Amino acid sequence: MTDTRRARLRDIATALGVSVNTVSRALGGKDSVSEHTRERIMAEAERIGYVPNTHARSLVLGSAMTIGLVITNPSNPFYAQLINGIEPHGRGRGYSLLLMVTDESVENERRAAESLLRSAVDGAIVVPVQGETAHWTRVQAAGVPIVFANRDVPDLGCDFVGIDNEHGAYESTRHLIAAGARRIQVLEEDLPITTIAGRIAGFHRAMADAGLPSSDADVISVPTRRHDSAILPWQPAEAYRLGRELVAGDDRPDAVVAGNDFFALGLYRALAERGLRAPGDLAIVGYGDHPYAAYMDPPLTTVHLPARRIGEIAVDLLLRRLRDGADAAPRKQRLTPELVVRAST
Amino acid sequence: MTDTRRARLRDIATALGVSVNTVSRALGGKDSVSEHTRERIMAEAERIGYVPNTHARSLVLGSAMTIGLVITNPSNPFYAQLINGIEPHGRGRGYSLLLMVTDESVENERRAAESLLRSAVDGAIVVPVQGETAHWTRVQAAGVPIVFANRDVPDLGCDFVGIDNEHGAYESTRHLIAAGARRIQVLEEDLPITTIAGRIAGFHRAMADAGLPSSDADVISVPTRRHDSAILPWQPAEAYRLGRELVAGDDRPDAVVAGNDFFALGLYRALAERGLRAPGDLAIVGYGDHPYAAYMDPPLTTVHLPARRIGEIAVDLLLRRLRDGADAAPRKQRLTPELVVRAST
DNA sequence: GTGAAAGCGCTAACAT
DNA sequence: ATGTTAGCGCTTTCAC
Repeated sequence: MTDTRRARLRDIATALGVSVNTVSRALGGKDSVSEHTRERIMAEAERIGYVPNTHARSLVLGSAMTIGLVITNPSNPFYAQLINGIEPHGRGRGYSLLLMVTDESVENERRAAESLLRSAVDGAIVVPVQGETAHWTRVQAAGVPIVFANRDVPDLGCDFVGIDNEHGAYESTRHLIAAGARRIQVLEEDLPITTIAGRIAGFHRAMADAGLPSSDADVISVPTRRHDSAILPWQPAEAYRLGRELVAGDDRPDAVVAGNDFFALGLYRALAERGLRAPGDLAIVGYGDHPYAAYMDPPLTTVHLPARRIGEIAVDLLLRRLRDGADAAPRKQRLTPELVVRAST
Repeated sequence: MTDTRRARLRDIATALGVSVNTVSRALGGKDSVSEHTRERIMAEAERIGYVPNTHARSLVLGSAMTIGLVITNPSNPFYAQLINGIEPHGRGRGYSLLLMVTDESVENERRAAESLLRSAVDGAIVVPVQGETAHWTRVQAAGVPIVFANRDVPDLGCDFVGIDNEHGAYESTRHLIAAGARRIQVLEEDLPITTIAGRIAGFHRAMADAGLPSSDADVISVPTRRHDSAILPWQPAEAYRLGRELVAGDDRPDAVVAGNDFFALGLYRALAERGLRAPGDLAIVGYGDHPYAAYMDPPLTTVHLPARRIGEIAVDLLLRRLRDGADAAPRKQRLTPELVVRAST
């Protein structure tokens, strides 16, 4: 295989005896080219399979038509769906996607931020690890707009699109209370992020509104053991372990609000092992509405998250920011998730 | 926020009264710079937050240190895991990742191929849609090496890494036969791809080896209704619909080999609705070993796929190809998947 | 050890 | 309608 050198404008120009500039204008659709020349150029470009070089273009134009996407873990179905929202939407508008995975590590995130700068992306959509954000300030200072997705970093004044998690957990809890639950516990990942904080707040508010007591002790932290293996998909395993204790104890709650559907799955198993079953022995609400949730036994009541839509909105926010400049006020958008009632409650 | 212009080599050079060239050499770690100058340059670079511009670099060096990843659907957990294998492995070697989603559409794939060329990636890892491949020939001809992942395009003489699906289905089927099954059916997506062809071949071979009859009629095609919505995650819905018929019919088979774990989930539901249950009424083997498989009720016997490892190998193959050039013989690697026996058989 | 000059592929400004 | 020139930010000769 002869490593044919990439075709350049110059190849077309010399072949046709015109200047590089004319070729550029013809291909760029500028009007100051005669029909005849344009046709010849188009034909030759087609013949030799010419494709413009983004890097050269980017250098001149100051835009690479690329957006960076920084996410924590593509194996989390929510983020996979987020990609599914972002990629086609961005592509439809002419943007390529540079993907970086942080795996909840600030160190990785710092590197990702620098990589964004190296690659001179037009802008970035970021699911921040949270905890340290100096590198994002630097990215912003370099004139690269950031849209935070799912998790916000309020101090930076960036655009944001995510879920109203407080509402989601509030509705879940209210639903459980309406179904007769009095003692409710919450299972959440052990991550210091705004999404979880929101859900916990929603839970407490719903309890308070119903005149029911609730305390920090009702919120159980599920270790996700990231140290085992960098970027495992979510596992029901830890929730199962915790669920066993929770189910075995003397003071089993009436219901559990799980931070995601995987945790709910672990609970199902813990229940089944003792011959128990949702919702009779323990009502369970999930979070995320994973494709399998409707097919669990019993089908899981859970909160549906418009992940795709969030991805699309993130792109829209970013492109709008690119048009409007950094001085326009940041837009914060929080979509309302919907409780899907099935048979586990 | 003042849209601070990006720092360039020149900014450092003028600030320090040296030439751009010297700065470049200092930062590039070349030795023809005095310790003193180097230190001053480093300090200033740090101070103004200098980050080199990949596009300029790529133009002169001929490499953007970027690899393209073309996949069909990140919501398929197998591909999500593939990303999890590729991204950190590539990043560790200094490569950025440009992601393109084709959603099983040849048209999208053609565009992705062109985009790869525009972006002048060093190479690409591709899960091909299969069916039309002229655009890949063009990419290859432009000197961009391709590694096919999971699905091969044998004619192109590219490197390949995937699964020995024939073996996976063979073992599944053999396992079912050993457990007493005589009439076995296969459920597969309605896609004309090599992975499915491999599994079907493995099934037939296992049946033949056991002296059992099997025909095309035993392979049921599950429509995935991609037209409904572009890039939905996999759904158990269709398999459930088909499963209902399969379970209701007079001649229910003894066992089913499902093409993926989602189909198995749909079957579970179809069974449960009639008060039936695996494995007693119908033995079921899944494919993929999704994180939830072990937590289904009963836990699903399924074939574990080393998706992460495939991603890492794909990167290795690509980098090796980048070193060795296009003339070295293509390497084809097929990993052996492992049957995980649980309670559904 | 350092600088000046050239050029990667492209587009924009300014001729003609 | 077309060509010439300049320059995007960087690295690589080649002088000194």
